[in-house]
Amino acid sequence: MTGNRAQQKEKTRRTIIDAAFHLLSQERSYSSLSLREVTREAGIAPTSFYRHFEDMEELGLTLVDEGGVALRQLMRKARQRMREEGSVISTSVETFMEFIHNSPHVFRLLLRERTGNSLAFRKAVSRELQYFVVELADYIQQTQGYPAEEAKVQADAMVILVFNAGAEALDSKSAERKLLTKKAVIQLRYVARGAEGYRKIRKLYHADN
Amino acid sequence: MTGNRAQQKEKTRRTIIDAAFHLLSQERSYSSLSLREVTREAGIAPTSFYRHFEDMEELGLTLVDEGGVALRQLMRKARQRMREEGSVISTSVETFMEFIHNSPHVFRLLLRERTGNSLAFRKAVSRELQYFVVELADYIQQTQGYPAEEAKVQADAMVILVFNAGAEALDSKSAERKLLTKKAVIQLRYVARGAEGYRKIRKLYHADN
DNA sequence: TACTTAAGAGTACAAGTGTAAGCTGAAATT
DNA sequence: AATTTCAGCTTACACTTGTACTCTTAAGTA
Repeated sequence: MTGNRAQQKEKTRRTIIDAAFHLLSQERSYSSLSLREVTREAGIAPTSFYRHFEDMEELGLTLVDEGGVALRQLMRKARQRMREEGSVISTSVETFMEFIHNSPHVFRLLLRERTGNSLAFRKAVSRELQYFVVELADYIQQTQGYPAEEAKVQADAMVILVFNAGAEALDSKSAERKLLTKKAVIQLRYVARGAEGYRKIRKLYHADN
Repeated sequence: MTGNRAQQKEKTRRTIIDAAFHLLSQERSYSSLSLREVTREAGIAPTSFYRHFEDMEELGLTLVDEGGVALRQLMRKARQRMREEGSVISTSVETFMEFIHNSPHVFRLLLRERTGNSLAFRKAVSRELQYFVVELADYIQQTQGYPAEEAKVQADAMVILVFNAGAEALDSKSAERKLLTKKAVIQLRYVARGAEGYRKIRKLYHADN
């Protein structure tokens, strides 16, 4: 049967990816994984790894990509909820916190590699975060009518604050997570309201446009 | 001569610490350093390492401590400048950015280990950052008269934003660094003004206190 | 001066690493 | 049916790693 072989190969590839994800934990970052460990976990011979990836870096970037996809799916979900429930900030933060709770490996990967050794990794994660920033900036620009530049700065601050709250929430229990969520919501409101304040001032000075 | 031996030992200890700092770079995080690498760089035998530190973790925590000291010195400098120049936010951010520019290893160490593998490291860095948060919260509380809780949330947001701006600035050229400084300053102003907005609302509702 | 202490070096070893080279057998192609 | 392709395996090698053990030698002590 044609394609049977390719199918099997794809399956093994998935096994490797899943094995790598599975090995990530509180005390194991991706950069601390060895090729042999991953293949051991995947149940294949060390040298077979090379049939699927050039090296560990390539596998790692694949993981980051997959993490990014998961994150963007999440964003879609948040948008949907926003339409249903109204409150933009709190639904966004809550959705994000749920994600971290449900897929800690994925978030941890992005979190660690964002400031990790490899430039390629840092760039990849930074790119994923930029998706958020741009999308949020668009939203702010359209619904609140901010100029693009201002909306971007505002969105950037918000994404950083949520991401950091997520990082803190990673290793904490449900009660503490709720507190962190609350804190993040307040912080985002500060940013939103602060930006608004500056917009009003500007309007006062340039009342003609 | 009494104390000569201890003196020599201290000197070697310093050599080890300096060697470790020296090995940190864009592509080498502390957790990726081996004991042998450090001793090689320090010019001592691998096994001599144990005369000074229990293991690599102990050395690492020492580095984090030293980084913290440097950071607190910086804070003192910022306070001094604030008195001279007035503008709290922009002087703070600028001082911080100068620090990152002048001691990138130290900042990189804190940045990476903040989200690293070792819980001990994460806690140590988090503690260093809390010094900033608490001190800044005190300042806000005293000069602007916010309640402690609110000042803390505000300070927390500000420290996160500055720290993240620093992270971005680490690998960037002077021109880009200026832009990042500007962005961070705006973001902090958003937070400050946003917090103020909420305080006014609260006062409106609880006009009796 | 004789004795003790301890920093630092040297040797050695088991355990892990990445990856080159070559083999096997089933799937795909001719 | 004969041939080619290629995913996965085995073996092998040259390294690096942390650290236990032992020795040396100069400083400190009695």
